[in-house]
Amino acid sequence: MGRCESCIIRQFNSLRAMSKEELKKVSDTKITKFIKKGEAIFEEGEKLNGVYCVRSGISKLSKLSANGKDQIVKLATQGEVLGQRSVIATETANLSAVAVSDMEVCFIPKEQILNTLQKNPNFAVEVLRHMAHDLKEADDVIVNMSQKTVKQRIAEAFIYLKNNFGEDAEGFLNLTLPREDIANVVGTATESAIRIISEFKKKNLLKTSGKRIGIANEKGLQDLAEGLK
Amino acid sequence: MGRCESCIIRQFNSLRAMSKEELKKVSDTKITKFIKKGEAIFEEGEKLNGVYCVRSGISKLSKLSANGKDQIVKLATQGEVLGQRSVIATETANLSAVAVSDMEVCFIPKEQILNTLQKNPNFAVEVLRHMAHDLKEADDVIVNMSQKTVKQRIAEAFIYLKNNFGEDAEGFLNLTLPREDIANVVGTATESAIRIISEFKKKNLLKTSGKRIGIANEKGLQDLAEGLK
DNA sequence: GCGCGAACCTGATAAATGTCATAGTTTCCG
DNA sequence: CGGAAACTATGACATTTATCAGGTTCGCGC
Repeated sequence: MGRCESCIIRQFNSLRAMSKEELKKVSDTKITKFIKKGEAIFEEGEKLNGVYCVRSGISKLSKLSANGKDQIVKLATQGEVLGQRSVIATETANLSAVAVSDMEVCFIPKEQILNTLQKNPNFAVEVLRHMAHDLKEADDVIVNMSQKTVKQRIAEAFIYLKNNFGEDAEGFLNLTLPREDIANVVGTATESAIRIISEFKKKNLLKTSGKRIGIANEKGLQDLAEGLK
Repeated sequence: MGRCESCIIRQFNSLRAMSKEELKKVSDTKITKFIKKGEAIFEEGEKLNGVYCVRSGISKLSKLSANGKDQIVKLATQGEVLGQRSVIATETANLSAVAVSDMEVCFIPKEQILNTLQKNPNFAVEVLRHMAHDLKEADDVIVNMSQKTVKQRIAEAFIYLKNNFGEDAEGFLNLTLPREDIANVVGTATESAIRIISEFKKKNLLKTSGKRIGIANEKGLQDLAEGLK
């Protein structure tokens, strides 16, 4: 079994969800693509002919707002599937997927997905379960966005980055996003993000070394994110 | 298969295709519950034993934030299903469901739902499709919340209320939410919502009569919501 | 190393929004 | 009817955040 299949399986968390035959088919039709940092996998409004499994690297999923700013809705990493929502709902892509690091993805045609959904209830239920989880996360983001201050959201973002992408031996985040991207994750102006990050450095909540950013005081950040001050 | 299940299935198949008579027939079930305005159907954190179909009335789905404010994530009306996300993901409820008008709902045990999902691929795919759509809407809300001003979001909210719940012969909204609920939909302070609604009245974008609110200039509101000023 | 563009940083200021206080209005119920 | 409770309204002020306008530093190709 290739990595592409394990990607699907990991995502949907069920070895039994797809039959051997189905997996074979996926394996036969897969196409591997390399995407350079900064390049798009697909753009908002595009019609998708399939989904993309992330084999390596990280992608930002974002949407352009009327005022010309990108809002980053999600960061996807190894093992996640991009475009499934649009394929399932048979709608054009609602978000753009752009690589924030060099990536390797594999493509699975939508016919394959839709076909398996129809024929394999276990697979459908696993996908459904996964989407239900995504929906909960989205609801949580809505609450955070509307009820927390920018400072709280930035603190939260760094904790998210640590938990999801990890840190190196020296305690710096594996994924260092430019300030502009951080601003777009929390939905604020780049200057505001920079100002708050500087403030966090002064308060020894964060540390930097060149471009790298690390968490210096996780509990402090956590308390701040939760409004305990 | 009982009437309740077909209610669910039809709901996902084609909301628009359902006539009022169909809806009534479909939600005509033995396990009916009446909920008075202000009462909760379920609360955040509660373990759900099934889902609730809305037979009549309107419910707000909201989540309490750390600072003690409710964020209303969605308003659900006749024909919609509450609690499906939690039941499918087998998690406790992420949101509270509270009636904003007197309601009648029918209850369907989770075993029936999970069972049907396993046995009926079409049902699973339809539920999946519906959830994919909800997820898109949630992403859109995230972008709106973080990129639009309070004024824009309030303008948008009134257009949403008109489109989803309609207006009476005199042009007043069928669903008149208290200012506090409106504030909680757009994620702002009640006073701010009141101030902006007053401003809209002065600009003849909205009209009021007693407690009722109506849209006086839809295009004006729409332009404002989209930032065209 | 040099230069140049991109990223980062900072200050001044304006605009948006929240908070607190207080008063007017409507609704509801006995 | 009358009065309490809930809702609506508005002013004054504090705080947060955006915007504009300049700087500085960093990384990288030459």
